[in-house]
Amino acid sequence: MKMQVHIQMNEGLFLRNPEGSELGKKILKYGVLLIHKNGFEAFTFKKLAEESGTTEAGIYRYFENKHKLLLYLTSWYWAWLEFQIRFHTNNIEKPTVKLKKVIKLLASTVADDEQTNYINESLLHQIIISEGSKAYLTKQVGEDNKQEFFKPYKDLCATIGSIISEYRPKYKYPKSLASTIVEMAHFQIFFMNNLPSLTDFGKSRQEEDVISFLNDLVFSGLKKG
Amino acid sequence: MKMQVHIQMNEGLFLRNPEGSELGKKILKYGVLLIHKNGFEAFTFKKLAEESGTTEAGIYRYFENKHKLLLYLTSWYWAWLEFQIRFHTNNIEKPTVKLKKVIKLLASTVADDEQTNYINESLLHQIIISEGSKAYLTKQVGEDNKQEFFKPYKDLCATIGSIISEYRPKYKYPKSLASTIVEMAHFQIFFMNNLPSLTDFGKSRQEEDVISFLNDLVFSGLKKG
DNA sequence: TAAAAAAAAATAGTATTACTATCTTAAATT
DNA sequence: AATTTAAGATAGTAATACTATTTTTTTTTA
Repeated sequence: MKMQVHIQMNEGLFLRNPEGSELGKKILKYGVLLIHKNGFEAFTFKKLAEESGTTEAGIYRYFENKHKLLLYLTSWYWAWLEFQIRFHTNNIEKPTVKLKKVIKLLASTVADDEQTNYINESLLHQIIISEGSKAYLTKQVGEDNKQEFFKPYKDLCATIGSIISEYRPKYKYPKSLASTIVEMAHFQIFFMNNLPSLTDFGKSRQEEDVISFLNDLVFSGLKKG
Repeated sequence: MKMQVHIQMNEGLFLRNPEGSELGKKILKYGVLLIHKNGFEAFTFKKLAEESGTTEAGIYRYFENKHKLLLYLTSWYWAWLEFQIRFHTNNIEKPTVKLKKVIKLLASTVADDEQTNYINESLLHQIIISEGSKAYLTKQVGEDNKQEFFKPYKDLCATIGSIISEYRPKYKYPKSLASTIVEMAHFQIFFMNNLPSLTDFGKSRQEEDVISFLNDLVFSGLKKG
């Protein structure tokens, strides 16, 4: 049995729902491929149009600009990851075990899960690592936030924050620790691969080391009191 | 007595040394002002030229492109901050006290120190918070790193990493913790001001809270073992 | 000091990007 | 079958990111 989990996207992110047509799905697919290949700065709608077999105007009917497409893809990823987390931590009692599972899911290479053939989750994970912060590090962050474009990201952090509070109710900074874990799961991987001297994983270059670091950070940091 | 601390910049960052002419200094000054005002994406050499009283080509004689200018400014900031840290932790014996001082310097609003009248350190600090990561979150990070453009940042993290090791020699992740502190000193401030639900400082919006969080993270995290 | 060389600055231009407006064709509705 | 409606292609524009060329200024040196 093949079950399809559908992610409900914020309608403000697109002009026309890309999931509703073949061209739309191609735009998502090649959007991921091209941003991954060229980086977000060098990514243009013209290149995307060529790959998707349409014209620039064809893309503009779906997305207002490339920033909206990035917001769409990052939102999609965070919502997808939150589902993964809920699924994999379901029926787990102990917050310790849950937290460890979350950290593992955050920092592990994603296996393309075949559920959505127009989005390659593995490439998208790598995009999140190197381009994800650019979704909010802008002058329009306030407006974008008003339109709830960061809701999936905030929801994910809230979920993780709750597990932290469950684990240690008196801890004063569950939300900040949650966002720290999420950001560092990505930044430490980026540093490990690109600026290794900023990490302690330069030789091995293993995700497991990043996971160990984050576990240590969380569980030593919360052990007392 | 007014002493001038000169920061030696990597020559690969510029085509012509901006500190060597009046126009060059204006470019740095208005570069900071405009990036702060409009954000890095909306910042163009044309606007910078108008403010600086020259033409686009005038700017191109100093910097190859705006990415190089961002690298210049971030490098300058990290080198400046490292000096501040060395100065303020000088003669402090205890690594605990040193670390706390470092965290405070990282997360505190910078007072424009008047030493360099062409660079507003306070605005530059804010630029680092919202644009700093864009200096390395690029496809060219490897090449830029080969040319040592991130040396000041890596040096700063190494300095902090050493203090951590001094404090707790057996700790396995001094470098990763150092880069985590540096990044989070900025990200938590950004989140506090723009996406407050990702932090526990939403109501107060005080840098002191970020400092407390980081102290807690470091000192509870390292207390045991 | 005048001519030559070098450096700095201004002018003009191009390719690409980001986006708009319009026109054509196809699909859906009445 | 006529009429909306929507989808898609074509053509165009303003701005951006550069480059190339020419002019002016400064410096060097004969």
